[in-house]
Parts: sequence; C-alpha cells; structure tokens
Amino acid sequence: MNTLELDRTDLEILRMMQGNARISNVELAKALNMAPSGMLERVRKLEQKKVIESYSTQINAEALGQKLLAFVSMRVLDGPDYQKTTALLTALPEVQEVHHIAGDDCYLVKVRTSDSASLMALMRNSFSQIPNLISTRTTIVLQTVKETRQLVIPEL
Amino acid sequence: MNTLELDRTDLEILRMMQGNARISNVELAKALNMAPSGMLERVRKLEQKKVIESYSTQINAEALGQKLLAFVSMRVLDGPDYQKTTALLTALPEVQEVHHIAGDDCYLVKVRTSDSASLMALMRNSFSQIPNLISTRTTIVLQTVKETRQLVIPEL
DNA sequence: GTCAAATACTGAATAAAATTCTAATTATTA
DNA sequence: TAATAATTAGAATTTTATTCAGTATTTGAC
Repeated sequence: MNTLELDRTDLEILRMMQGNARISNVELAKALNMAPSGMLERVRKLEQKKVIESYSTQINAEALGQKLLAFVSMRVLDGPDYQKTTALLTALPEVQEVHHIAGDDCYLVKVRTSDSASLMALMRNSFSQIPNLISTRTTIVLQTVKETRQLVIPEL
Repeated sequence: MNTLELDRTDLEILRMMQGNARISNVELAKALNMAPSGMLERVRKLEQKKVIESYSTQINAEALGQKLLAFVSMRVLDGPDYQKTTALLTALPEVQEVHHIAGDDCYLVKVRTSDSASLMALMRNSFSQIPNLISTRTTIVLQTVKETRQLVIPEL
C-alpha cells in the first residue's frame, strides 16, 4: 500500500480511535474482525506514517480554573525577526492556536487563561515583550457550545 | 478530598496523560511512586468527576484530505428557534467549534473541510438551510502554526 | 498472465498490564 | 478522641499487548 493511502480498515481504525484513544487493541481487533497482532501492526504503521499524530486527554478546562477563552487578532510586522516573533508567540503555553489568516500579515490567536485579569497580564507582560507584534483586536468568548477536533472521516 | 479539588498527584496525572493518553497505568504509577491499583482508582475518579472529559486521537487532517480551515462569523436571530438553530449548526461534523462571543448575537464558528469548494457547498447546502442563521464573514486560514488543546496545568 | 519479492495477516506462546479484592493506613469529622 | 470514610498497598487473577514463525495476499517486473 502506498505510504499515504488509507484503506477502509485504516479509516475504521481512525474512526474508532478518534473518539476513544484508550480503546484496547483487542477490542479494536474484534470490532474489525482481525487478529490482535495484525491490528497492532496497523496501528503502529499509522503512527509511523504520522497519520496518527498523538493521543491526548481532554481535560475540563474549568476544573483547572481556566474559565476564559479569547481570540486575539494580531499583526506581525515584516522584518528579519518575523520567524522569531512567531516562535516566541507560539511558545507561550496559554496560546493554544496560532493561525496565519488571509488579509494583511495577520494572525488569529486562540488564548486560554484563568480569567480576564490573567489575560490582561499575559497581553501586558508577554505579548508586549515580543518585538514587532501588535494586538489589533481581542474577542472574548462568552460561551462555548461545541469544541472538538474530531475530523470527518470518509466512508470509502 | 473535595469533589472538585485536585491535589498535587492529580495534577501530575493530568500533566502526564494530557500529552499521552495511552500511557500505561503501570508507567504512571511508577512515575508517581504509587501502586498500580491506587493509580487506577485515581484515574477512574478523575473520569467520574469529569475532570477527564475524554481520550482522543489526534489525526493528521491533511492525511484525510482536509486541507481547509476557516473561521466563520455568524449571527443568529433571536426567536423561538434560537436553541434549535444552535443545535442544527453544532450537529454538522465539519463544524469543529461554536463559540458565543461578545457583541451582537454572534457566533464564531470553526470549520474544517477538504477544500474551498467543499466549504462553499457546506455554506450553501447546510448553513443556508438553518433558519435564522446568517453568515457575516468567512476567514480562510492560510497556515496553522500551532494547534493544541493542552492546558496550562498549575504547579501547586 | 506468471513469478518473485514485498506486504499483510493469523494463531499460538509469552510477557506485560489491567483489574479485583482484602487488609492496612491515613484523613475527616462529629 | 473515637468513629467513619477515603486512600493506598500488595497479592491474586484476568485480560491485554507483544512477539514470532508460518501462511496468505498483494504488488510489480517481466
């Protein structure tokens, strides 16, 4: 099979594991009518090919006191430090997403902090320290109705 | 211990599992110097308390041909169907996030599709069918520099 | 189409891990 | 402080992961 092509079985594996990363190999094998050993090889291969990127645990953000979510629009000024500026921004643990979007040299940044005071502190103490970086707009999330990274897996 | 309070051990567990949902119970126990049986109960308790929401597999979106990411601003008109409108939107598998944001009755919606044609189809065939829902702006992501849901876990 | 090489799969054996349960320890609280 | 509840360890048991040799299947060259 080609390095990048996924057959029906692969897609079924991904579908099942996407929703439950801790499903046992035996259970997976049963569900797809395979021997556990064969299933194991499939999964290992998907990991090697980086089709499976990681297994992560979704933690209740509020349980950790992380009640504030915000989207911040930013502009990075062109220049020799462009890469470095991006790296500094990305390195902040409160920064969950950094998307380069169309229109100007702009970033859309998703930030999660405990509260608005922490966000303010972050913007004043961290963002402001990064050269050539300008926050242009901050949007506070009032309520999150849905938040997942589950992909639509084709049927084949 | 209180239903919601997390001690140092809990936080360590979350820290380790957040980055690797498939870490074995034995390995966790070793790392925190506990018996596997005790560790297992801790984890079960975190699951019951919904501090741990789920275990998910991060799949390479491009491997599944999902190359387009977009943020769509939307407005939902007030009315008796408000709840239903939200439910219909949320139910779409291409819709990964729905955030209610400050200012107007507005949603910020994150959408992932295979390409711009699919996005257009989604907007025309699905979004448009939902009553009282108006897309006000679509922002295409050119490049994603960082995308994680890892939370900042306090030290204690 | 045929054959050889590579790939994928099975089934059994073994190693490792998960799970259960009892007893003991520690923490809570009345 | 005593009684109660919660947590933990340790051993026994069940289940799962992993390995591996052999079989089947697919792939690609000719």
